[in-house]
Amino acid sequence: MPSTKDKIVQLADEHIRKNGYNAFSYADIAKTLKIKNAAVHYHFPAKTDLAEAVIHWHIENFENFKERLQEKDELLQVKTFLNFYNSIQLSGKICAVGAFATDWNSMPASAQELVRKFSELIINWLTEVLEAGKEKNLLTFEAPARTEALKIITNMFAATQLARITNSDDFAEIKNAVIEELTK
Amino acid sequence: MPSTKDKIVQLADEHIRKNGYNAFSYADIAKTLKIKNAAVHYHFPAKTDLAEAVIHWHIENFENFKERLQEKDELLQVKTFLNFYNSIQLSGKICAVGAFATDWNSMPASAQELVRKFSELIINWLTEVLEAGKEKNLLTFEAPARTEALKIITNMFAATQLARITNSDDFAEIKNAVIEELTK
DNA sequence: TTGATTACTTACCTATTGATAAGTACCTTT
DNA sequence: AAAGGTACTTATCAATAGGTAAGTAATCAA
Repeated sequence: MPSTKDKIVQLADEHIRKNGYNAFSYADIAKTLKIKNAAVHYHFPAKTDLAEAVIHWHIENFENFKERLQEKDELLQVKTFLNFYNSIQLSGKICAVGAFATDWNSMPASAQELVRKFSELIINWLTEVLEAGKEKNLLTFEAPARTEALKIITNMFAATQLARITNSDDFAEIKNAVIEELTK
Repeated sequence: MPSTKDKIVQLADEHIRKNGYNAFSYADIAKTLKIKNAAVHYHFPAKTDLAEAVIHWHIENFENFKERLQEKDELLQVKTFLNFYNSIQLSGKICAVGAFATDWNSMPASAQELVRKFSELIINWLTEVLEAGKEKNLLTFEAPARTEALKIITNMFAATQLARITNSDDFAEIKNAVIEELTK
């Protein structure tokens, strides 16, 4: 079973992606875990330390995600990537990058650097997948691969946010259109 | 010159789109305007009243935007729309919808309803412009007009957020790709 | 000229925020 | 058995949050 420290990171991540970085407090986490406020500070002295741990967790998670998909063909890789965002949307969360982007100016440089690293990780991965997929004639697109990656990523980022608001099947609509365009 | 009330709304909008809804306080606004905290409460009793005023302002603004563009051809309308987001990005802000989406769960239903109305306003407008543009052979795209509108809007929403992080010319890249795709 | 209305200020309040210092109970290691 | 580390709790704090009640100065309408 997970350590208290891990549970704190998990809970913080959920809070950040459901309510935003500035909308959650140590008290929220302490209450849920039935520990005291100071216990959370024991593991993460400052709130930004907790934020950094959350981003670290996302980076590790994405590295695993990459590795797991390594052997699959590029179309499946992209589809899995899109499905990942689909599950984010279904759980009422938004993408971590989007959550931190909104609260960007209340984050210290060290945390910003990590978010930047995480974003580049995603962008670079998708760029490479698209490039390889095009070479094998599995995927079609006309813009440079990085630009195409940016388009798809921004589609997913904002779609999870928009889905919260419009409350319709806009997300699925966007997702399907992305796949259709890449395979036409 | 603008009334204190208008100035408060303007400042709140800037704060919300630069730092997020939960990251600004009445004290911030009072300090900048050199009035007292209670004076802000006089105009907007609760923080959500201020949030609602901000969204109202955006709705009115967009209605004016629509009207001003009414006579222009559809390609120019879309280009102006994209340039609008370009200026948002340049000023270090993000789209209002994105800002409120992140803090969605800390907003009362009345404010959520307004954000929803604002979002639909944008989506419906762009859908109609795309449809008309296609009919006149000014614009090309394959998905249904609303889906294409959603794709472009999510591109713009998230691009302003991503631009904050990657700090590169990703925004311009995305914007140009959108136009190129619509005109090829 | 009085009375109301508008746009504030002064003065306060309670709750919560992120944070710290000091203590405690329980393992380990030596 | 002693010493040290780990994972907490207890107790406390200053700062800030959003918010209110009561007062005031200026304008305006009857």
